[in-house]
Amino acid sequence: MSNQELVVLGQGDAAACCPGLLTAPLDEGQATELAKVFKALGDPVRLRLLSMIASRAGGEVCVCDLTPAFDLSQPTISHHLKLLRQAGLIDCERRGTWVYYWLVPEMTDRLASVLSRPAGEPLPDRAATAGAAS
Amino acid sequence: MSNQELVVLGQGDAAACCPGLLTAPLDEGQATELAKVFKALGDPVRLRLLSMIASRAGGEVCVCDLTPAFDLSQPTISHHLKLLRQAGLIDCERRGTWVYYWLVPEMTDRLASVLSRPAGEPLPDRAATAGAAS
DNA sequence: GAAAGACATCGATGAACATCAATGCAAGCC
DNA sequence: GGCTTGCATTGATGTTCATCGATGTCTTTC
Repeated sequence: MSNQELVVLGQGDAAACCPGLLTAPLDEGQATELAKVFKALGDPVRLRLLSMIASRAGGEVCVCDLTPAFDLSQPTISHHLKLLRQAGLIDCERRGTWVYYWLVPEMTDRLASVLSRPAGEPLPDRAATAGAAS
Repeated sequence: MSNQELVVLGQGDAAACCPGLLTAPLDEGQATELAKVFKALGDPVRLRLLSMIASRAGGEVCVCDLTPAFDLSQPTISHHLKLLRQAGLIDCERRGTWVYYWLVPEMTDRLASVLSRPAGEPLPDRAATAGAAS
């Protein structure tokens, strides 16, 4: 049930392959893989689902707790959960009657690091002019 | 030319409003605003554009340097740049014949922090079972 | 094993999106 | 003024996506 995720995590060389969006131009392959994950985040329903799953105390959530929180049909929620899972952002397991989802923190960690810039960036003094451009 | 960006940055209370995706459930409004930015990142061409702009030494790039790097028409590149700008990820200015784009680091910083979890998270010991769920 | 509940998958549909050719607009040059 | 170059906008088109109802699969219970 959990074997159709993206390989973006890279299983070992994850940190080595992509030092970040902001330091060096992405090649086409990296961009394609990353875009799939960001696209999964590019929907308000999926963002809320991910947020509900990630912030859950026990670390996992039953689908039966997620579905009623939205004004959407059960198949639609199921569809969004599938996309999040295919993006490698969450994973799930069936236990008896219910299916439980949890966050894959390695993926969100990776995204966060990809969006981070190396601490003391020069930052070409744009702050003075950016806001004032009428 | 730079006054149609999203208001996600919040102009002061940015850090205060959204402690992160992963700590508390997003409300609908927050999710909608955030999703717009992530959606802008959900395309390989836009990711490469952003990466090329962000990693540029001088801090800004002429459109004339971006367009030839892709196998796409000039209007298409212009369209993608517009979406990135509307998401608040980049900004631009015309100087004479050319238009220059630069990164808005506050936005990528914000995304990175939204995806980060508070250092010492419990992390319900999933590592042992996640990979083995056939 | 029949019935019921929880989720996933399928097929259809309307909306959103990526792309392009054509055109518009601004700036520099003759 | 007219011409050229750099970039944005417009309108059209094929594709992808979000959503739903119907249906299938798995599990528990009787």
